[in-house]
Amino acid sequence: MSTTNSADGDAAAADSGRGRVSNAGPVSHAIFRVARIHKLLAGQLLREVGLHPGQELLMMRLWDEGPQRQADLTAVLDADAPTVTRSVRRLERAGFVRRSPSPTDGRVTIVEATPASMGLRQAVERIWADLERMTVADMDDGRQDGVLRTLGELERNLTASEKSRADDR
Amino acid sequence: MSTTNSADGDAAAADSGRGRVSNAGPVSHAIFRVARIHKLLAGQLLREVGLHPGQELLMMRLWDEGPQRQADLTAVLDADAPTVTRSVRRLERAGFVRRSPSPTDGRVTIVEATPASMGLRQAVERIWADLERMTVADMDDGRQDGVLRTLGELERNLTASEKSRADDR
DNA sequence: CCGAATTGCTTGCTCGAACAACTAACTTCA
DNA sequence: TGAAGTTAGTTGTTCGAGCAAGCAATTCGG
Repeated sequence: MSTTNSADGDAAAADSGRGRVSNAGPVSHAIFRVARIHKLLAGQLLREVGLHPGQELLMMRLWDEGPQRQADLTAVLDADAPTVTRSVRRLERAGFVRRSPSPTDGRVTIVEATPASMGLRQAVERIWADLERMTVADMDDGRQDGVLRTLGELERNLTASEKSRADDR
Repeated sequence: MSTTNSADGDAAAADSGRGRVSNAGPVSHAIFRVARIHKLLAGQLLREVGLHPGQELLMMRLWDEGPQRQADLTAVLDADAPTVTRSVRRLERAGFVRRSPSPTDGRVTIVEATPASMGLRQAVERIWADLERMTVADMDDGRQDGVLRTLGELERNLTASEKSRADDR
């Protein structure tokens, strides 16, 4: 909403001193940059507890929901199966996760957080809160809501396109 | 089946049909998801011309600005030096780019788009236009402006946090 | 002028992520 | 029951991206 005024000339509102590659796909480009720096920041914060960006989502899910099938993790994280396989293996190697075969279905592996990982939980939750605070900074609740709506709209647009492409195939 | 299957009818799928991991850091999470699908879509489109997401930015810069130092590419793409090194090497191997040492400064390599790459230019520009269209879908100009402003704000917030962290060090 | 930063680029390592292809373990159904 | 199909998980490969080192050319300061 706001001013619907596009005459601000300086369309590159995000002139945070970063370079711009022409002005091709302004929104796409902005998504690109926001995503990159967001992930970078998450990575910097998570590194302090020995996790890599992405792994924290998996751990949080395990902490919240308890032991579950790897396929559930794949679905809920909306990740590729191979990504989850390897991520879980690394977390296992790091001692944060334990895997066991399902007694009822020979195909599935059950993944669960180890007691050792519990010490991380508080730290990771603090990090996520910090990251969120840095992301929204001084936006008030209404603004945050608007941002969420905007991101949701982008996601819906992209999902629709991706889906129609997939159907083509 | 049945047995201890995780409650299948869970309400997790609530929102956009995608999984949600609790509601930790809603905005962060939304950024995460938008970024992922955006990159996925870009990758699907670019794959048709033999590029990987990220490489197109480099090529577009070369097409727009002509031969330039690798360090300039690094700065303008806001990428890591190693990333650019390897990306340029792959593009060189693919025949889209040529490298030559600077005659005036023994440290620098000049990168330029090859004539062969020119055939890609139209295709890549079409792809970016398509991607942008898919991203914004049916938003009117005012809305797009608002989205850009929002993303710019997020980027500024994140950049500020990242910067202050860097200063700490 | 010469030793000390700085700059430009590269290699080594790790990780998330995507696609492809494959195995093993269920399900379905004719 | 048994062949066909589906589901779960794995490995192989490629790529962007990050950090850490390291090397060589150039610039800076005493």
